[in-house]
Amino acid sequence: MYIQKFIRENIKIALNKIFQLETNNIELQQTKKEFEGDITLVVFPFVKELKMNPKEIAEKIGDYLVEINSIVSYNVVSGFLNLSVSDNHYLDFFNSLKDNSDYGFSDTISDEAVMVEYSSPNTNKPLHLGHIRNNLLGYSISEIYKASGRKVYKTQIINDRGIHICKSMIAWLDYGNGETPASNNLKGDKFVGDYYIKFDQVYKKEVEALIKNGSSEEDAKQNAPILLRAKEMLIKWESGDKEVVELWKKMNGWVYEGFEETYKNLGVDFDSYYYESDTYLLGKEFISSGLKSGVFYKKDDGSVWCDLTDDGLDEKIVLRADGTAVYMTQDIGTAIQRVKDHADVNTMVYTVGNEQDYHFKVLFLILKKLGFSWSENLFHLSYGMVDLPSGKMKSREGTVVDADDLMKEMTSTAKEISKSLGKLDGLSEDEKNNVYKTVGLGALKYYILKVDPKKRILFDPKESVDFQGNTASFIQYSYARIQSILNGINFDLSRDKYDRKLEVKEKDLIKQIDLFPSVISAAASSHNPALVANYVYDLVKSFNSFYQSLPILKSAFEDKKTFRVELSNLVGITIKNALSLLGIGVVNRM
RNA sequence: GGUCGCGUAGCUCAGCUGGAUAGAGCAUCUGCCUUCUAAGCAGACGGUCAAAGGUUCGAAUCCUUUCGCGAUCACCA
Repeated sequence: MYIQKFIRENIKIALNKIFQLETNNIELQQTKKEFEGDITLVVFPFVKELKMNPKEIAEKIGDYLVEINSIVSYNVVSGFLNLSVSDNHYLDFFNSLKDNSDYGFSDTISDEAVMVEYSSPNTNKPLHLGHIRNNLLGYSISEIYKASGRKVYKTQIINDRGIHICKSMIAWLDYGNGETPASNNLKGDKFVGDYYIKFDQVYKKEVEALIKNGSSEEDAKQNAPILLRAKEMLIKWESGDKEVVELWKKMNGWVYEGFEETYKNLGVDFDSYYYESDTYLLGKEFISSGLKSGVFYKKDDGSVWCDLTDDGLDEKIVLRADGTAVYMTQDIGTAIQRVKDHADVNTMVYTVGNEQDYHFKVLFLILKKLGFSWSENLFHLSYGMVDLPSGKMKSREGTVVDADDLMKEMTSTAKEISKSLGKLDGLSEDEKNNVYKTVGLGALKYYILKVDPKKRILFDPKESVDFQGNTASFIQYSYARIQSILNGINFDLSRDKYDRKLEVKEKDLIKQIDLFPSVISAAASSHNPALVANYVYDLVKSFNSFYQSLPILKSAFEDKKTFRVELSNLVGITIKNALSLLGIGVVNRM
């Protein structure tokens, strides 16, 4: 059993037996270095209730714990009870999991599944740095949920309808000359994105020309011929015009192929896809049933609204006067559709930028008003923007950092550094390339995931991403070193050599390992992968410090060698598993 | 203007449901490669936790106000 958990439960029993106190409010922390002990109980919270002085309470609990033999000794400093855990206890814990390569991952899986939505791109622009943050967060929180024992479905919503799609189609018809991504040797999303840009250029020229000929600016913007044609095309699309729909399918197909390639490179995947073009009709159905049940009301012009003023929010439109769907309509439909498709889903997580905080607040509230039981378990995994030193990313100004380019750049940076260090000599080209990619992408992923999602990130592409300090490559490097310890030493596995004193750094390591499962559940419940990232970094720091202080591995302390090698192995397992929750791989050599 | 989020070392960030003298990395400086990985280790320097009040045994953390930055307040998605 986990050490902290064990202590906590015994303290609970002690409180009950000695003071007849029932409480779950037991605060444990690592004992600070300045004091003697391993784990500290803060007794202040009990003082008020028991009306005794802290010291007395602490001593009684301490005496009890020593008696039952899990604690060797204790000391009390003001309201803090510092407990020294017995070596045997550490060793029991260590032995119970030292060979468990799934350490940290829950071995039971709950019946209640969680659906995580992420990515959700527009189909007219390639993925950029902002999507990378989104993808990494969504993927990572999915893995963390799995590790905490939940079944997970990864999904996305694809924004495949609307005027913006028609813009690239028009531009392709006018200027495409029948070219395809294949004929141009371009990724499909880039290819289509270029036509979206082309549209904008032509549109701007037309607007200028109209203004020269005497139109007002507003008129010109509304009536540029190419825009009128796009609008016309949208109407045709909505009425199911065969030719338009064919073209729409063809161009979207190109884009999806391009996206798929990017996802594959990034290492993220999906179990299902939802398309707005499929779900907005279901949304409309529920608008009309909600209208009957009084959740919504109709204004004179025919538009449908939801009054949320009693909940401190505004009135929100859910259907246009002309009866067409808005964003909210689609999202209502999509949510309902998802639960219909997956009976075991009772939790949904939406990975979407924080500029949509209000939207999701409203969405969740409306779903609650519509009476869906699962509406209680909806979470918006909201994250801050990724800013560049030059300011906001703006596609028009060309300040967008393209996802594919960035990944390539990271890989080649890793390659340069590796080459200059010369550590990969002797590996095949394939093996080397694998290392470059794992390290380069790892650096990118870790850099983004280690910060609290709700904070904005300032990303400087010029300085690129560091490979020193609190970075993935530092962690991966330590993992690789562990592998070389394991390969370099023939150790025997006999178990009878543990009867001795554990040293401080060994205990620190075991204590850190002990925390892993609770870090996972904390990360899952707070939807924050950064907890895992910072945890594994701390673990690695402890390990490096331990490792560095070991001439021992090679030395005459034969009885300690086995244990230390095994401990290194367990640290390696923990690092690998923690990194896998972040979508970051490891290599055996770097 | 209303609402929401953020503000911690020169820079980038940790700090779990309030707990002991607020922690890391980068940068700067000092040591450590004849010992299986120096992408490393050990140390020094660096703080009015934006500001002020409040709650209590105890506040970076909770409450109020102020300031700064950002987002959002569309029959766009």
